[in-house]
Amino acid sequence: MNGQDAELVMTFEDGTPLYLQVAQLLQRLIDGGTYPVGTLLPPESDLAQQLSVSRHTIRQAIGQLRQRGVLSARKGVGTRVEAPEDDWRSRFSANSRGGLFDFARSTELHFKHRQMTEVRGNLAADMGVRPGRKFLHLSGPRYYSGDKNPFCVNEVFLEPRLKEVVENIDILRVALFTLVEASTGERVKEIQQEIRAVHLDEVQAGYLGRNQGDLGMRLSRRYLGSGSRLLEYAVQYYPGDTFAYHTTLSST
Amino acid sequence: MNGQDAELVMTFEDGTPLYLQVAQLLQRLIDGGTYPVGTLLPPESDLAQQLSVSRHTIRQAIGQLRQRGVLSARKGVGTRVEAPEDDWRSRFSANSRGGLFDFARSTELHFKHRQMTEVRGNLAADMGVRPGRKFLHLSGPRYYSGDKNPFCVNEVFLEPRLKEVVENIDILRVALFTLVEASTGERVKEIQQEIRAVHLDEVQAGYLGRNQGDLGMRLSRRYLGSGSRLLEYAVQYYPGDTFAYHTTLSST
DNA sequence: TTTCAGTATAAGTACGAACATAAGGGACGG
DNA sequence: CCGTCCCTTATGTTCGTACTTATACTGAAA
Repeated sequence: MNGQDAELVMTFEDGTPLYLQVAQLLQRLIDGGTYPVGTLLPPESDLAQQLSVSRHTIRQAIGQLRQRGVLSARKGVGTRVEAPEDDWRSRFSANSRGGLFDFARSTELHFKHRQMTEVRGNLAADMGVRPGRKFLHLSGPRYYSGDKNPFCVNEVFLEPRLKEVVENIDILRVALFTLVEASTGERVKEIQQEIRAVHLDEVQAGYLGRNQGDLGMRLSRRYLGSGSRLLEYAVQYYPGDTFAYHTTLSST
Repeated sequence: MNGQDAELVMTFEDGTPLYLQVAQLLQRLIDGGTYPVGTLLPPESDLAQQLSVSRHTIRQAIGQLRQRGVLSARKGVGTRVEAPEDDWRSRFSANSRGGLFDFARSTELHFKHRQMTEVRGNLAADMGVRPGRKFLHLSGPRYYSGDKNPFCVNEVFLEPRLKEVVENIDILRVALFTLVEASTGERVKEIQQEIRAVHLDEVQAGYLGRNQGDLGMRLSRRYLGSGSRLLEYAVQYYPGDTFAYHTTLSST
């Protein structure tokens, strides 16, 4: 007879869908320790009753958290808490082995080109914006501080209104999105990252000391603000023979 | 009044859920050119009526194909075909244990080869074990449930003592490490994942419908038990032209 | 003590219905 | 000719209900 969980109340009834509100509530309860990692959530039907929503809505909410890897479900058993809120701000630098992703202090991005571009075709599709939209396009090699040869080639696309953020910057030693956040006051809510294999083009190969057509890895990131608004889009190219992307999934 | 689309009939009523059958049907119709890339699918309500299923089931089916990147939907407009025909664009997102679990359940791994091998050289180094150690080596293609063509080639290395875990299994529909956990009673504490770009060898290319030397992605995972003991090592090869590895880092 | 069958549980699947909301198009007036 | 408003369309959200199936537990039989 667990009569202790009386704090299950939905708050703020704004325009966000109910199932997202439920998902956020569950996330808060998980982070807050009400549902510790490794334990089972109450059954869907119980949650539905306690929150006065339909089981279908609960399932949608749980589906969200399952997609993010926070929950996992098994028929006949229940829904298990797999991970606390994934704290990407720490993982961002933590999943780098050899400091490949340590943007903050150990690398330098040298902007060699900057221009306004209309994005279209594949690029527009990758960015998730309408073809024809204008962006400020910056590009250049990235060095380990003090190194002579770059280990990575960068491309960055910024909204035109953020022009003055990078106006006077030729060498960047911090994560660009922190500057964007500081300038706009808008917080980056989500980063969507994509990794794929590519052939290096002539320019990239030149920077990286490889030959055109050699194996490479392309790592792109979409920085989204509130309302899935694209604030920044960045692409990095690495030589395929030396680069590997490492992640550790621990179950605590 | 388009009275031409009379070929919308569901076949084989086996144990697979209805919404997956619908998803496969839609995929076939897309590949077959009935719904060309770039065009809009008929409205959900029309599809539901034509197939004599509920709109809810149609939405589940469409949801599957949206997850794979085959379809995209916009409110008030419709559902658009995004992927080129006969390109089953594999999108794989897994940044958690639960993600791997769900991934394995919507796919099938067919074991084609199984043998004892002594690992050495690069492989031993990647696995993090002494060269010369013996492992049970299984390999084969992986399919989306119901698909004809594999989207991935798998290799699995297991400790010899876990032989009976896969003894009678030819088609695997769950995450292998859960079987290992169940058999040994030892919980997987950590999964170390590595992604790199490769050229496909002849066998891999054959399975994936590509040519030898084509661009590919290699995704390896080390499943560690307590005390950093290697329980399982798995490698997956994907075609580089259609495969992308996605991660979402959200801050809410 | 072990094994097996039955039962309870909880997620999965599938139906139906209704309303909300975004997009696009067309009518209408300026 | 152009912008505004409204209506239609199609997906999104939310409720309700019922049944299926995998899993675990329990209790009886061997």
